[in-house]
Amino acid sequence: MSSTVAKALMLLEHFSEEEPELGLSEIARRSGVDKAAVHRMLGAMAESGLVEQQADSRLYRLGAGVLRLARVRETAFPIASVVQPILETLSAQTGETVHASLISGRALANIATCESRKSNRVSLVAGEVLPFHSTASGLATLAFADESLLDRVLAAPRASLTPFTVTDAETLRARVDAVRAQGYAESDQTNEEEVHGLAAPLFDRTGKACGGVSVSTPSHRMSDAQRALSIRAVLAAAGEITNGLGGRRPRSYEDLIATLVLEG
Amino acid sequence: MSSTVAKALMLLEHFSEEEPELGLSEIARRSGVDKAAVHRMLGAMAESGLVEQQADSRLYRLGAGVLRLARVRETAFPIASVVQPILETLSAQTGETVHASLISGRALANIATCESRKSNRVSLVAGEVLPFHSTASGLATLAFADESLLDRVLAAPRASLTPFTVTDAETLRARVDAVRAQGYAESDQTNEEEVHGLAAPLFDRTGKACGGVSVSTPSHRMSDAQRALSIRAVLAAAGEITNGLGGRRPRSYEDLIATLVLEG
DNA sequence: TCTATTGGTGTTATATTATCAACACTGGTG
DNA sequence: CACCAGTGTTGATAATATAACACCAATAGA
Repeated sequence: MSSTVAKALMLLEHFSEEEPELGLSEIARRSGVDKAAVHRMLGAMAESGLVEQQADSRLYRLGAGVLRLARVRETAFPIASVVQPILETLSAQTGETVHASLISGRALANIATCESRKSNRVSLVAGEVLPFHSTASGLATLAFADESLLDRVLAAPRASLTPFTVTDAETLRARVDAVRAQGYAESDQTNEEEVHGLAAPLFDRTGKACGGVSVSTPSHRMSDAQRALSIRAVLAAAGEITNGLGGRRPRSYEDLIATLVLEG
Repeated sequence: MSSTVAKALMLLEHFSEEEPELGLSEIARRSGVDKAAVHRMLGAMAESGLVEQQADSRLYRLGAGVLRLARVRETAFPIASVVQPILETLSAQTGETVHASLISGRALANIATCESRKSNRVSLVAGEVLPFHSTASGLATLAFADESLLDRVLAAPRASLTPFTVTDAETLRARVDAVRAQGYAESDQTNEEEVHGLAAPLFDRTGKACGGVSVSTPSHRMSDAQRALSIRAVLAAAGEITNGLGGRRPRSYEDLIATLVLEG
C-alpha cells in the first residue's frame, strides 16, 4: 500500500494512448505525489528502461524496457497472438467492438482489441486499465476468479464513473453473485455513458478466472436479438481463448452455459 | 543506485525466455537480495500487474501489466511493427540472424529479431538485455549517442563474457572512437564465443543514436565478401529503420557512410 | 524419521524516502 | 524589459519505510 515501488509503478498508469508523453509536473499533479518524489522515481525507472526521458523536451514516456519485458512474457506465454484472431472472428460475428483483458494486479489490463467496422462504434483506448467493479469483463472475472480477489476489490475504494456505476459493496457482491449464477456478465453504462458491455470469463489451468472477453455495444443499438447473438458468440470466443492459452473451464461452468445456450 | 525501485526492477532482469517462471528463493539467490526484501518487492510489483504469482506453484512470472504497457508504448510510438519487416529483408540479404535493439536504461534492449534460415546460425534469446561494451550494437550506439551515455557506461563495472571481451576503459574508448570514424561497428566473439557482430546505429529525431541494428554471423563463416555485403546491407537497413521511426541521421554521418559505400 | 529445501513472517536498527523550500530556466504577457 | 507562471531540478531535514536477521510452517526426498 505505502511501499515506494508500488507508488512508483502507479505513475506508469498515467501514460495512455492519447497522452503517451507527460511532463514531470503533470505526472506529479495527477498522481498527487510530490514533484521531487516523482522526479526520483522516474529517474529510478529510467535506469531500468521502463521509462525514458526525451533529451530536448524533458518529457517522459514509456521506455524500450517495456517492449523487452513484453517480448519475454509473450514468447514464454503467448496470449496476444492467440487472442487476436479469435477477437477478429468475434467482432465479425457481433458486428461490434470487442476486447480481451487479464487480471493485472488490482485491475484488469486490456491486452487485445478488435474494433467494429461500423461508423458508430465503441472505441477503446489501447492498453487501458479497466476497473473490476464498473466493467462487464470485471464482473465476469470477479465471479469466477479466486474469492480473495473479490474481497480485495471490495476493500479498495471504487470510483463512480457514471450515474449508473455500482460502488456499494453489498450491491456489487449481489451483482457478482448474479453473474456467477448466469455464466456471463452484462452491464449498461456503468463504466462509460452510452456503452453496453457483455462479457464472459477466461479461465487459467487451475480453473479460476484470469480475465474476460467482452463485446462493447452502443447502448441505443442493444436489442434482445443482438443480446442473444452476442451472448452465444462471446461464450464461444471465451471458450476458444481459454483453451488457446492452456486453461480449462471448470465442469460446473461448462454445465451452466450448456443449459444457457439451449435455452437461448 | 541504491533506490528501492531500481533494486526491485532489477529483479525483472532475471526472467528470460528460457526461465520465464522463478521461485522466490531462486530470485533472491541470483540477485543477491535478501529473501524478505525480494518478497516485498515482488508483492509490490504484483499490485501493479508487472509480475504475477501462480496460485498453485507460487512461482513468479512477468504479468499482464507488461503487455498493457507495451501496447501503450507501441500504439503511441510504433517501432516493432516498423522494424520487423526491415529485419526480414536484412536477414534475407545477408543470410544471417539479425536483430534491432534500443537504449534501455543502462543497457540495450533487444526489441526485434529475425533468425537466419540456415541450420548453422546464431540464435538469439528474445528480449535479452545486451551490454553496451561487449556487443557490436552497443559500440555502434555508444559511438553516436549522447556522450554522457559513454561516460555512464565507462563508470559502471563491465563483465568479461569471453576471453575477447574488452573491459578496460581506455581500450573501450579507443574502440568507440574507431567506430565513430568508421560509421559501423564490428566485433568478434566479444559477447559470445564463435559469434561475430556487425552493427550500424539508429538515430532519433535529434540526430543522436538511440540503438542499433546488427548482423550476427558464426565466426568461422565470416569472410571478406560476407563482410562487405553485410556492411552495405546493415547500413541500408539502419537507414530505413531510422526513417521509419521518425529519426534522422546527422549530415556528418550521411557523408561518412557515403564515402564508405563508394570505397566498398 | 530426519534433513534440506521451499515460501513467508515478524522485529528493530538503519538507511531511504517524503516533504518543503528554494533554485535556475523557459516562454509568454503586460 | 521586467514580470509572471510555469517548468525541471536539487538540497535540507524530519519521518518512515526498508534491510537484515532469525524464525516459522510446509513440502519433498532420502
